[in-house]
Amino acid sequence: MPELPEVETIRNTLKRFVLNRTIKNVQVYWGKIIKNPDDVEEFKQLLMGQTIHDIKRKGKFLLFELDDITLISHLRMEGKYSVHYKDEPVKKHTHVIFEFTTDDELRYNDVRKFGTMHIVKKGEEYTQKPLIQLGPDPFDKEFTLDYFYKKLKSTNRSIKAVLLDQTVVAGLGNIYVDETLFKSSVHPLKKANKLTKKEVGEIRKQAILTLEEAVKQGGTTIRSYVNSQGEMGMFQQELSVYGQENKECPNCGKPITKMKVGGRGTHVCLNCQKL
DNA sequence: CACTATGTTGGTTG
DNA sequence: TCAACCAACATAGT
Repeated sequence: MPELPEVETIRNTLKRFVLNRTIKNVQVYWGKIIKNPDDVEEFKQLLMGQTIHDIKRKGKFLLFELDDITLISHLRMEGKYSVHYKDEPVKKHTHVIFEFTTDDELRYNDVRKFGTMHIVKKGEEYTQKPLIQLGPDPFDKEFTLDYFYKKLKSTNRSIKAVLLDQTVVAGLGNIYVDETLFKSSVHPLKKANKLTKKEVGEIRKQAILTLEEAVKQGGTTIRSYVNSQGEMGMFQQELSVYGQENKECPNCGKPITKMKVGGRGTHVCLNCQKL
């Protein structure tokens, strides 16, 4: 499901409900979501008594900052967080519940069970899995044009594959890569090391602009994404190519083509994005 | 009913 | 080094 704008929206909506809440107990109904520690009982023990002081985000990861540990959560395709009173019925596909000392609790719901949770010691977030290899967030200072250009120069993979590579830049997924490449007038199969510095600058700029606008709109709801208050995003109304197969290109009016690139559905205007 | 696709990513293979 | 394929899993669409 979510890419950077959706995760950021979840972070913002969730913060209103869980900051300063203390975890009294944890229920885990699908243990495979817990990756570290590998023992689910240990996972629960580490969390009990901890207070949520802040929620941060890097790329598509949420970081729940607790007293002396950080819970790092990835939603993969369908993960969702929401806060409920304890007497509200638990929905199907709810796999982890963080009970607070108050009368409410944080629930993690994930239809496809692909999501992951890691606990790491405070201060060691970036020196081990799952964040150790993660590239800069597009909104971070380190995501400079120099950095990005050097990275692209060093590989002859397709630009789409590189933009999806979270070790290069963290947060873009299938929707926003297609949108970014369209707005930059770059074909997704173009080799990264064949791009001019000007083109790389345009891709970087359009990526940041697109993500910023999508955050403003509360993300993109194609199928199932909703924020932590159950609200849909609005950015789907702004999509130029993603999901627009056979519709008119907003630039030139020619039909949008859907193709496969690196196994992913890929949307392009072949008139505006030449190889 | 069979088959495909889905907002992700990690592992294997050639 | 990289593309291709598969795996994890459930559901919706054709």
